[in-house]
Amino acid sequence: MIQGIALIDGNNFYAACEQSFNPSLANHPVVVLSNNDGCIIARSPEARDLGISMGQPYFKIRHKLERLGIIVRSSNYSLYGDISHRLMLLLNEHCNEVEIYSIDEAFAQINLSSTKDFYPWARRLREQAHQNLGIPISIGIGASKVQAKIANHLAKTISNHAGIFDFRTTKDQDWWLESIEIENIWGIGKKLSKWCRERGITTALQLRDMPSSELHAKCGVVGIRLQEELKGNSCMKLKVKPSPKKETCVSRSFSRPITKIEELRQAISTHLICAGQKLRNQNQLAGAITVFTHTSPFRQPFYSQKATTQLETPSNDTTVLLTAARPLIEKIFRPYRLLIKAGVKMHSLQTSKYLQTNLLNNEAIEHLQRSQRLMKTIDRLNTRFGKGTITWAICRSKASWEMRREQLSCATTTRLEEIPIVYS
DNA sequence: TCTGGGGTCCTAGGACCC
DNA sequence: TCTGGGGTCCTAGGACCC
Repeated sequence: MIQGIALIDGNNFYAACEQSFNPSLANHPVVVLSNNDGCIIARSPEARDLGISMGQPYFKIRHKLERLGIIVRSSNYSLYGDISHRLMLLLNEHCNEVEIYSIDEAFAQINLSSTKDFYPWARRLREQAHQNLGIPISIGIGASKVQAKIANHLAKTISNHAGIFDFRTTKDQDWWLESIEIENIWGIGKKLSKWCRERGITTALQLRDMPSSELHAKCGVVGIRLQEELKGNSCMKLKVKPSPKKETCVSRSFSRPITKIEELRQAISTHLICAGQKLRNQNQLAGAITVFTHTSPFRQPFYSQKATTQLETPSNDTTVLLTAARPLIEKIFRPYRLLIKAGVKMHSLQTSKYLQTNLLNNEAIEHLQRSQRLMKTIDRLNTRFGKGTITWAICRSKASWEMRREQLSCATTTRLEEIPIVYS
């Protein structure tokens, strides 16, 4: 049995999703904006070739985009999530084990019995993704996750490799490692790459061969693991079964700064309602809630405040969450502050499968069961008829601070009313 | 005017215990 | 001058990821 670890991802995933479901965008420069139409988070190769880089604030380059005829889209996570799900199903058919790492990325264990050559397998998978989903993917293969990541990077950057790179079988691994800049290594961020460069470590090869004691002193076991993985000694296991979340957060920037407590109340309540549904989908209860808000970090004076409360009994009942959070909102609010963002964080999460009811009396148990039925019904109605069909009175009016999504594409694959109609 | 959102892991340090 | 030793648990903060 010949084994390898693959890192498979969608190229420029969000932009590719937009292009896949709107043929008129094919081969056109497209960019996708973050929530609130804040900054660029994805761009098609055509947009990249026009000099548009990631992370740029939209308001700063709006005119440039218009001038260059670049098509702009607000992020449409229901569309991307659905296409991601289909991609992962395809990977499951082609791989022995799959770890979903992010919306557009997965690690996979590949075991082939008959051949050392993984390229035919990878080419087939690429073709299928393109044919079934219209999404270009890149495949990197290595003996460890870090090697697979590096191989994936090479698959994208070496033009004659057609999106596939097998690091295990390549001749002269050292030569390829030397071509990888320190910043492009998975696990080396801004701080660590600066630290490395100050010591003359500028490539993946140098990182692999530097004294491990030095690395350990700086970044502990994380650094040692990274170095071992670079050598091809796999020490990061594939996480096939997703582990339960330790915390869940819902937050949004406002489309304009807010200063009134009623607005903050409505915003935080909206996020809590969303968080409650998330918890129920995850079969989890929250033991504690934190609410937070802050002003723009780009403006002085900066104001930021948070407040936390423990729940008497862990819960995922939206009414309980709203009641518990209400006094916290008063605590974090200050008048005359231009608040640009607010959110909620649910922590001390635990499974809802074994809700401890033995300490409660009959009346309390009955109340609990009633509220669970109510939540289930609300979730079902909202899933079937659209988000917000049933909600709490505090969200009844459309808020003027709701996030901007001015260039939103349709929910092509997830809402019946928005399925494209093709005339022949 | 305008700058995203949601996570994980690890470590250091404090509180507390015997 | 001089003040034990060893452990657990929790939290905050740093660093990283997409």
